[in-house]
Amino acid sequence: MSAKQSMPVCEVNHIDTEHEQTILKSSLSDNAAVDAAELFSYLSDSTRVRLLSMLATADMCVCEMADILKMSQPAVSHHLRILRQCGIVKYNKIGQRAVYYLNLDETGEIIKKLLTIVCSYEKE
Amino acid sequence: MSAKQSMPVCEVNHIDTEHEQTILKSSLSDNAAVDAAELFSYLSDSTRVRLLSMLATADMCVCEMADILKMSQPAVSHHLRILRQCGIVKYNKIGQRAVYYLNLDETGEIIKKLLTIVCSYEKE
DNA sequence: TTATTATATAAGCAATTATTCATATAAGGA
DNA sequence: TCCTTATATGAATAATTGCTTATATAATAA
Repeated sequence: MSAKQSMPVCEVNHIDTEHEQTILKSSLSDNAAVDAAELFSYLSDSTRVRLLSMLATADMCVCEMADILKMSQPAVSHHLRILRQCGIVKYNKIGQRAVYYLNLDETGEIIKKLLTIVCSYEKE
Repeated sequence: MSAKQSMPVCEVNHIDTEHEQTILKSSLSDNAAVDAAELFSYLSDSTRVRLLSMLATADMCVCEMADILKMSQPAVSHHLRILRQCGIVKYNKIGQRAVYYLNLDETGEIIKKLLTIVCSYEKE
């Protein structure tokens, strides 16, 4: 919140190349923005938020999650796959069931990343 | 991380109504999950992340943002509208230009909400 | 006044994402 | 063995989202 420039820049021919370079350097790179957006997209669906919220309470198998959310089993499986692919959840096969649980190592990492991104808006 | 139950529940006829009620009570409501997902969806697009990152560095008009991101003016305007509707950004009309800036009051609120959601996975 | 610039917005299209339905696999039970 | 249950996954469809093109508005300059 310190050296923030509030001066608009379209003054001369609406492009000040030097100023734009400064902005580019002090803001997130394209790649970093894509990574950040991807991270947020895991949580941008209410079904996935509820699944994570439920798994924060108890480990559960797919049929119970489908039953609680009143959704079809394949729909729940698809969301779980997204959460599995980014490592937020894992499961143990117990008999016929897949008992899902929060991968606390990975959720810790992701929460750290989220905090880093979110807090980068506060500094500067 | 304390009273977390790791016992699966499909034991009897794969539905234990009482246990499901317990899960429902201790996890996010449907409405809260929709709100949380909506919050995350604002940040689930890399263009919006970059716009916010740029606005954290300097206030800017639309044409400069479009120029830096090498995107069309309407595309940038559309993203800014989403960020405007949820209150993360605002703008001042200065002559012909709309000079956008981070609405620090609202970003502060949103960051608080995000932290509350994210941290709710840690407690319990 | 007319022309130009900066912006917003609406309509249409493309791309992505969520959901359903159908099917495949794997574990248990009869 | 065959049947049932729990799950994953693929294909098709539905819904959502992002971008383009075209147009409208408002401010300014000529």
